[in-house]
Amino acid sequence: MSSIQASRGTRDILPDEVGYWQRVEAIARDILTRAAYREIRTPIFEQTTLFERGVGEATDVVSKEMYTFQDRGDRSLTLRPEGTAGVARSYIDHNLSAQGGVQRLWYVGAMFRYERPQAGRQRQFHQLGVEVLGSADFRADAEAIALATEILQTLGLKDLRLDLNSIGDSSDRQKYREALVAYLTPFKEELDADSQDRLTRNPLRILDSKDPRTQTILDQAPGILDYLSPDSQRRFDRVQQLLSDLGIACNVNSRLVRGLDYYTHTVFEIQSDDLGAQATVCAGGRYDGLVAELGGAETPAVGWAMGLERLILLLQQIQPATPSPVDFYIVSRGEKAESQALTLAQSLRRSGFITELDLSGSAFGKQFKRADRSDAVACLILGDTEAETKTVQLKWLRSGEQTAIEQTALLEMVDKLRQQIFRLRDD
RNA sequence: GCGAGCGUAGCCAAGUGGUUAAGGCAGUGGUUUGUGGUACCACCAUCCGGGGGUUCGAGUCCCCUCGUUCGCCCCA
Repeated sequence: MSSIQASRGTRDILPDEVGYWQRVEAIARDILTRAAYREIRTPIFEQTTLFERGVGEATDVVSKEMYTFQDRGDRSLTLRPEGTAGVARSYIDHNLSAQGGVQRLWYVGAMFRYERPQAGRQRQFHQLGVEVLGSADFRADAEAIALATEILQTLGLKDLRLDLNSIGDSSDRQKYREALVAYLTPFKEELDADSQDRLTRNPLRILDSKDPRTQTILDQAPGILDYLSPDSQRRFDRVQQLLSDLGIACNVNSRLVRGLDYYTHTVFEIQSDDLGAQATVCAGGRYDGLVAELGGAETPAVGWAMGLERLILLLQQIQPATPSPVDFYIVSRGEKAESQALTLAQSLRRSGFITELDLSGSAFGKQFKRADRSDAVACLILGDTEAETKTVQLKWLRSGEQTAIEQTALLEMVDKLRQQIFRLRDD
């Protein structure tokens, strides 16, 4: 095709689909606002080193999926592959900890990863996330998870699984890593190729290998939960208890490890069976080391991110797209009438009515046809006769009932019209 | 980055080497230039994602390329 198309892995969100996005954002905003979380908007690109240090140089995201470029000032910049590092950077940059207490933040926006596109996986995609900075309280973990499930539930999503695990603190993990490597090394030849490679690079990630043989070997492997310090263990127990108190079902999955380096203690993942290979809708956990790693003060933190494309894929399976409603469709003909129609439209819009003005200038018959297709509740008709007398024909499109009314009178009965429209739209 | 499938109009889709590329929905115009939803009529792909090749002849076969889907990897 010679015409220009959207780039690989990017997608237009067209008007017919945008209702899903608005709904997700509205519900999330509402729930998070009531939990006293505040929105933060950080730049789409950051210095490359932020992600190298924050996300981890050895991770796949950083080592092979970043959109990195040199700007004209020869700086190395990167389109953000995730949201947490930028928020943490901003927190340090603006010394938000100086405002005291806990910072509860949320964000929504586009993220970029150079990956092979697939259903539920794009190169530009959108995440909605929360970050709670400055609290080590295990209630912060539970609250964050509860907000995620609340959003998903309010959207009407069911059949989601919450997996929970603790990967302890760095010393727990260090001990566990040694034990795991010690166990797996004798089996090295039997592991899948990727896992063999990870044995030296990132042994914990072998745990979520999908290779059946590797999984069989892992059946007898030591579990991370046996290596948690008493403190870490207590934290994990408390988080589980709090979730259970909130009525949130979860299953402990000791093989759950996350792909980004900054996680500590609590990690979790919410998955759906209705998404194919990209099953994770929401994931996150605690990241007590990140802020210090980026040069800030020691700051405990917890957060998560949701993949909005995946969320909307699920929504589309359970509910039809919502058509955009129209209250009044205005048809007009003749110079005077046409200008009065515009004035009338403006007034009705100020009164809160969704008002579509036919701009085609075509015959009344055509305009009515479009009025009908717009699915408007009522039609307002202005021709030469109405223009002369400052009246308008009000036609209820469902019943066909039509009355003449003065334009000023119409604008004075907005409350009555609102009720009438509300009633008719419900049918 | 690897493996496999697919790609015909805005959407769905027939077409399995041979004259002008079915059909449906949507759209546009008309019957009906002051009254819609029904009905009827007409129009709506010089072209089959793009490029090259085989052939007397290609949407149909081959190669390359782009996009997409599914899986691996990875992740939201």
